Amino acid sequence: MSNHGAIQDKRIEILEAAALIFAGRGYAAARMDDIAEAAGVAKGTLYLYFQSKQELFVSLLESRSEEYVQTVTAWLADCKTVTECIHVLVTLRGQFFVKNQRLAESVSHSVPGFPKDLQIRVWNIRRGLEKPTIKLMQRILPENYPVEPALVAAVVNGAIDYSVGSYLLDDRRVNLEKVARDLEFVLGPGLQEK
Amino acid sequence: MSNHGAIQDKRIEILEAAALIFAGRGYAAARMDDIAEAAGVAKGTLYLYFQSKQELFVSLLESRSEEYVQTVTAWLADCKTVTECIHVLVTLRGQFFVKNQRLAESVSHSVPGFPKDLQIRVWNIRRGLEKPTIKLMQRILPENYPVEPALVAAVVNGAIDYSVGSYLLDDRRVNLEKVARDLEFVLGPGLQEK
Amino acid sequence: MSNHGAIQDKRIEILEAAALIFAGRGYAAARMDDIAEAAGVAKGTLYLYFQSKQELFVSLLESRSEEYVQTVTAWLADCKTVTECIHVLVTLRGQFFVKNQRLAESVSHSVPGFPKDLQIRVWNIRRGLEKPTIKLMQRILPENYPVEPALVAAVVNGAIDYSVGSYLLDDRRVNLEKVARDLEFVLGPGLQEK
Amino acid sequence: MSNHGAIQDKRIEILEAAALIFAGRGYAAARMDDIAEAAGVAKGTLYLYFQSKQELFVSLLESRSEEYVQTVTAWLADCKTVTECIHVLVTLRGQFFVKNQRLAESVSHSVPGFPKDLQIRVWNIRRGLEKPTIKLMQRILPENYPVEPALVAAVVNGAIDYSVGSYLLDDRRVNLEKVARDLEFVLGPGLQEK
DNA sequence: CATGAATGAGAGTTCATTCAT
DNA sequence: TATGAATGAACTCTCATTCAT
Repeated sequence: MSNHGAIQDKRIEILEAAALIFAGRGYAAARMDDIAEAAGVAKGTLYLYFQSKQELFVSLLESRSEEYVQTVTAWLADCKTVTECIHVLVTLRGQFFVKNQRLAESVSHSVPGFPKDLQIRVWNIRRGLEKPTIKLMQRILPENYPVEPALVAAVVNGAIDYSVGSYLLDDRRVNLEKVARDLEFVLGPGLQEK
Repeated sequence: MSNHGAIQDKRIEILEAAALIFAGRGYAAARMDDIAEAAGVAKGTLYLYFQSKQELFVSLLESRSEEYVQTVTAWLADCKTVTECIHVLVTLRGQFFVKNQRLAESVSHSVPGFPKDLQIRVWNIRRGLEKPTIKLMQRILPENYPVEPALVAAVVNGAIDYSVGSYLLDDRRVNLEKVARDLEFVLGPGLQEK
Repeated sequence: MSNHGAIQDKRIEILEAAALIFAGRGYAAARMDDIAEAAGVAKGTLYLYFQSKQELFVSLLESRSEEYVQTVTAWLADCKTVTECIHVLVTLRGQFFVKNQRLAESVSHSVPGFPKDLQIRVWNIRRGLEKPTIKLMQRILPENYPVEPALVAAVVNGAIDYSVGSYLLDDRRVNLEKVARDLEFVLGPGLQEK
Repeated sequence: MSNHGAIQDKRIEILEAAALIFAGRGYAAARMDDIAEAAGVAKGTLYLYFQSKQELFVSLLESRSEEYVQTVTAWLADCKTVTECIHVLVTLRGQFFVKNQRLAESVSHSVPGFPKDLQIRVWNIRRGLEKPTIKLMQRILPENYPVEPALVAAVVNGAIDYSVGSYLLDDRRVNLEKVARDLEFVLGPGLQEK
């Protein structure tokens, strides 16, 4: 029997610890020592599972976004009306944003200095986070809707993230139910079939 | 005659150089040596005008956002219809985003690890960037509009930034005219008086 | 088996190297690079054993003074007459002064600019170096001796250090035997029981 | 008429300011900016009067020790008995030590790294500070006194400095009268003619 | 697989000194 | 003489990475 499972377990433990540390202090201020301690392993062990601090960071982003994409894709498959869909999107993407706020921030701060291959992986992550929304727009918008689905998706995602962010900026607790209703009111009319 | 002007000039030269370097490599990867070289001054000179790298960074953010806020406030004062206003907002905020992409990403996020006083300055910058849009919404939305102006502003700003960002992410040239028309089409209906 | 011993060894090696460098150039002119090179370790290694240059310096003072205090305390316990005691004191304190001339000068003075906690440690070192002499004076001076033992100790220690220092100032080799005899002659009469 | 006097005045003002700063923070932590500000002149002006920070420091030591030497020489010329002489010495040298404690400390810390010519000047200062005491001992000790006057002087000076220092170490106010009486009691018997 | 002591390049910052005005 | 903005060498300290055990 292979110990593949055990290896995966430790990998995941490290990622969890890394999430904690990165979210707490941001990428630059996070030290590998701290991550190792939080994960309960020695510093050298980190390098058995990840090539570098940068690679660990990108891997974490990938793991979190994968999780999100899977969940949101599954939920969106079931929803019928535009209203319902916006509700699902706001709720799930909002949760993701709340949970990973600092990670998302760190991306823009730190990635510019990363090597090309990691930059591409980050690019794919960003793209991946947009995809479920784009697919949704392709499904619900009328054939002759004059705006590209990708741009509509950008509009909707931007609206969600900034709405949630406006709460977080003031350290107010986010009421996703209310945000969903508000966004339905603002965005709904522009997205409905005529 | 005082040399106040000359001092301001050099301060601005340094800020320009810093913008170049920070935008090119991100905050963490930017080295004070590089900024000094780009500004054509010695490293030590940077510290005559700014207390630290962090303070230089925040000062840069402040300078750029002030510029934006003044311009956009002036333009919005003159526009009448919702359509026109959205057009102005998209154009100016879009320009700002294109020009300061990397910096804007930094602004729209807190800067973990910075000392308290600088964090507050960043918080004020972020708040400041929202203000013109909020004021606009207070002006153009009907009395009984059921969503807070601040949240509508977040929606609109998010929509703009992400729309522009979706072009930049793919390294495509941004057509702000087109973005403006698209956003008017998507957001317009939800913002019109009933 | 623990590697406690090995760790202590390296700590001591670093202290020896630091003693060499500090004594050679004085605290301010001593560079951490030099100490590292003298100790045969990398610069970063110094910081595994000591928190800062200042802390390394104070630790060195502590280690040297501890050594001295233990030795002198043991020897003084056995001596009987005033003459004998002065002889022991001059010999041991003189040796200490010769060996640690530069350090001793530092010890006998506060270290302006150091953080509070390190200042306190230095203060304790200075106090510690006086203690054996004070205890001795308490033992050998008559009950009704009109001068405080602490001040008599200061007199004796000052006399010893300056006597030895007067040789070192001229780069003459110190003859501790002779210094002891001379000090017995000068100080003896004033310390004898009446 | 030459402006020699005015030049001397500014030189002295700078020395006074330097004394303040050096005494307050120690040599290494004292910055030329601070000295310039305290003296009420521009930084560059310091270099019109002194070649370097090191040279300024040594000049200050010289000026202070000259003052002391002149005063003590004058006073000692008049005193007759050993008791009286010790009293004068303790008072004047004690005052000097109290006033210049920090400067004296700084010497041992900083001078090791100074260039040769300044080291020699410091050496001369140290020697100069001993001279009045040595001359005194040559005068008052009997012809056949078996200890060199220079060493007796070292003993006496060490005793004075450490006695005063033992007060300062504890931040107690020094009572020079009492110290003088105590030292007369301890040192007197060994110095009297037989 | 796991460890953690050791490494050393590289960072931000300081400050004595200079020199054009 | 006097200035003070500018310099840049030199410093301490950090921390991602390695490798002998």
